[in-house]
Amino acid sequence: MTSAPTTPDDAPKFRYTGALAQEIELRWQDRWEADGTFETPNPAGPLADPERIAGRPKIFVLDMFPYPSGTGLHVGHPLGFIGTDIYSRYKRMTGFNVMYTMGFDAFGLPAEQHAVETGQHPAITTAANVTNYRRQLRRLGLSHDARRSISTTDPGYYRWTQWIFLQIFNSWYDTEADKARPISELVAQYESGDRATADGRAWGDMSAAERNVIVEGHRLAYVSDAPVNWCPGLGTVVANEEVTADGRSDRGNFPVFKRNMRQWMMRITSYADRLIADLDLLEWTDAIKAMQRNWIGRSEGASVHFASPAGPITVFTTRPDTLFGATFMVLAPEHPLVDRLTTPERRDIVAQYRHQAASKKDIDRQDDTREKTGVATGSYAINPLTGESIPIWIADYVLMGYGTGAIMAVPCGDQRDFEFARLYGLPIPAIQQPPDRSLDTATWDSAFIGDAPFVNSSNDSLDLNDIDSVATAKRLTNQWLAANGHGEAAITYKLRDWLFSRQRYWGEPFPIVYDLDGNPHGLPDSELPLVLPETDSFSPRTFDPNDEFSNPESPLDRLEWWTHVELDLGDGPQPYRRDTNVMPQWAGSCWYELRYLDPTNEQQFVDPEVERYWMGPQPEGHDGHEHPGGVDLYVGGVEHAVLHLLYARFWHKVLFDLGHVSSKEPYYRLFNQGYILAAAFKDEREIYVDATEVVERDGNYFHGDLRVTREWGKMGKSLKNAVTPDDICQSFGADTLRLYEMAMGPLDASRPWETRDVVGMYRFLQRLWRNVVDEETGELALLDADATLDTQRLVHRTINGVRDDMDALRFNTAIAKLIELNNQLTKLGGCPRDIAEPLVLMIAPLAAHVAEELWAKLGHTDSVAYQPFPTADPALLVAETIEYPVQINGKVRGRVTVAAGTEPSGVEAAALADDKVIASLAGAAPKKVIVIPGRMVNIVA
RNA sequence: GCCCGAGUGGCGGAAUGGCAGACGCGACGGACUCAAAAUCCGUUGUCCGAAAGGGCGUGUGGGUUCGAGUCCCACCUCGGGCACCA
Repeated sequence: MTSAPTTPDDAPKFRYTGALAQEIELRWQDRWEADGTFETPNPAGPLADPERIAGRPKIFVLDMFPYPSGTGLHVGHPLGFIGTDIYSRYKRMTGFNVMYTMGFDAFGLPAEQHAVETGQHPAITTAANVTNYRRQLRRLGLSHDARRSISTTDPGYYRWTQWIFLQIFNSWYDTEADKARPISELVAQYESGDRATADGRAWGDMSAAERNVIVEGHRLAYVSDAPVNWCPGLGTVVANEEVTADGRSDRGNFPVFKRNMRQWMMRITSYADRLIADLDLLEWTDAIKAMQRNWIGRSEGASVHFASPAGPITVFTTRPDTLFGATFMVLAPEHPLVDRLTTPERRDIVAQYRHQAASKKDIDRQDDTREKTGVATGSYAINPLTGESIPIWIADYVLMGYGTGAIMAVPCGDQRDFEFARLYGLPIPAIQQPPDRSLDTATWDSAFIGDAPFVNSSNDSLDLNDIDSVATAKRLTNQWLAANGHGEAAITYKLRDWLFSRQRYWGEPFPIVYDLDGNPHGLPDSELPLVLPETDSFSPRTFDPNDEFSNPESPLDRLEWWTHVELDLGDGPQPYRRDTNVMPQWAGSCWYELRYLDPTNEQQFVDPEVERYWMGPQPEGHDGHEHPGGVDLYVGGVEHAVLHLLYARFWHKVLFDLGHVSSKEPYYRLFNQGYILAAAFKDEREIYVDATEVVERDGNYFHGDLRVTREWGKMGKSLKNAVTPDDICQSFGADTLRLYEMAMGPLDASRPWETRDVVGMYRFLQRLWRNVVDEETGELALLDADATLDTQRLVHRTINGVRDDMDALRFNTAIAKLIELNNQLTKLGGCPRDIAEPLVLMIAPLAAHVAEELWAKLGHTDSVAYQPFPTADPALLVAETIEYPVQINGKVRGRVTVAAGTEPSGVEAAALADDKVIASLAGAAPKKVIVIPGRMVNIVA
């Protein structure tokens, strides 16, 4: 199915076939490598070449780097890579110094799993996979600077991942300065008394242990008890996605328990507001920005304290203005105060409900239409505004993980509370007078949410009645709450701190040791990199799958020789124990773009001068917007819209606050490429069959004699529909593959792969080749004349259009314009000699190899890579005559051709004089004639 | 449910509010060939018509406009994200 059209034995010797394309491509790839064609100069350091930088603007083009899997690339993977390559090549030809390379995100679970299964060390399989990926990417002709390629698993790389971790560990967030600062400055503030301690005691009066608690409590990377999914059967903590609906592990089907565990956390929540606010600086799509805002989930409201028999219960509400209507309170079943609030006679029913809620939680989560359930605790709280006793219930629609795990229920103003009150016969007093509704809520069929005058909303010191603005009522209520000690304005986020440790082997070891008292200490720089120790047992220790209270033991725990060390951290040699967790796979991808800039620097993670040059704020950004610095174009899949892009922004902001980088944001302009989908076929047993063996007959699909059904999905092994770039390169050449992937549609749209269609781009290159080269001799064969004015005009219109398309990443329409030009040349019987160079230069970013070959045939010895991209002559962009379509009442009825520059009155006269127009008007007098200069004429009859 | 996107020929897709369907695939016809493949030339939205020509056409219904695939309102369908978020 992937084979090229067969080439007959008697075909011209120099026809552009798959075989010739391959020969050309491999030759030029070797040449580029030998000449270092795509090596990008830095302003300083070992890769410096000031001469090649002078006078050239810079641009940093970045792909989301891949995880090098064992199965290699399929044609869906390089869609974005081809796009960035074309853009990079175009930018080089328009005078830019282009940063463009590729690294590998090579730590992670699949390599570890593979190692567990095969016994082969993940370092070995990873190295083999990286080698294979590099080979496949090179075969596509990507113009990477290979010297800058890194793998997150190189000790020379993760040394700096560990260093950045220590920067974060040694920092705290100063909420007044609104930035991270070194923890030593916090200690200095406490020591000098500039900063008061929580209990007002002098720093010097505290014990070392007490001071430690305060310092550890401020670090941006800290150890804490965090709720995790503990899977004793696997011996690891698993992510939410890896837990099935019935609370078992995806892998192995073992029970998973929610419990607290000591874990490394990152205080990303300190940056929540800046992560939202700085989205405004970025050229990202609104969709991605919305996803990030959504994920951070900021809500403004108030904390309100309700007195209860178990002490104050704090709730978070976005509608403090409705507090007069709070007639009951609901706690999450897991809320820690539930035991103390439950009265003896309610004990059994509450226990039963809590048990129920705990066991079926995850399945029912999916079901938002389900009826509300809940039980009363038997206790009452006091509504601080009304002084009334209100019952305290528990219900599973209140979540422990959001806000405070408790809500005040305002049934007239919240739909869930409304339904709950209806169900359990709780009172629903109206506190607003909605338009078109009576105050008798028995007549309501839903809660009322919106602006409307408040009623029944006053006490001795607060009167909201007749206020018709929610915002005003909120403000007044918040003031009252604060003044009376019942609460304060508050902001809540959905974003949680980032759980940063994994009980696994194939990751970056933490550069942390613990002293005998269990206090963590960062390793000094001289101890970095802390190399991942060699071992041949990669699996974490597993436990009885049902032993909920077992404790994780990572593979590193077993390496006694490694975990116990003696170090001098300033007070003489002392025994320490190493941290045995590793970092999550996200860590390495949080800063890789910075290492590309200065990949071999052993003194710093990046030379500040080099960093400023590539990442610093720019005078002008995309489309004339402000450019706050960062990568100029970042291309990758939308699947990283939240986690990677949020974590990387967070790390970058810490580095910015500490003065290590010059840009506030790592990725200025983000472009999400679409996916390549592919047909997958299932037989009657619902089992996928090899897509390459399926044939279509009369709109039905058959695998052998069996009828199969078609569906569309991401390309991959599991759907048995993967097509490899190696096959396509072999059959048609990489240039055809590049063109096909780009011509399929806009880069940001997903589209189905059709091997059948690839031949279209192959034919295009074949015709292009034939227009310039004699297929029999392989010699240059241009028309023996210069282009006519008409052809010149077409060429210059094409130049103009292709430039616009390239700038806007519209490679599909750029290709269409080039095909159109080439088709015109085919009609002429070949390429006029003065058109050949612009033609080859325009095709060069797209079909890089064939362009190099043709460029050489045109007599040039230099690579086409740095030749100036053609510039359109404005004089040739305007035509001598213009054909105007003439519409009558919006329908085209005729055409007139007039000289360019004819005044509208002249165009109108010509239109009204046209035979067809006269016939169509049939004597009717035009009421109005609209002439759009250069466009068209519309006659209103 | 909420938040983003998108609906155009047989298929992938083009179209600063100004000639809908560029370009490619497929299909059909022709050239070359003993024949086929490859290659080349031509036709190809749909309906009526021998043709000239005409009617209808961008998910549905309304609106703005001289003019709407494009802008506005309502709805339908599909894709993505979040979801009992207080």
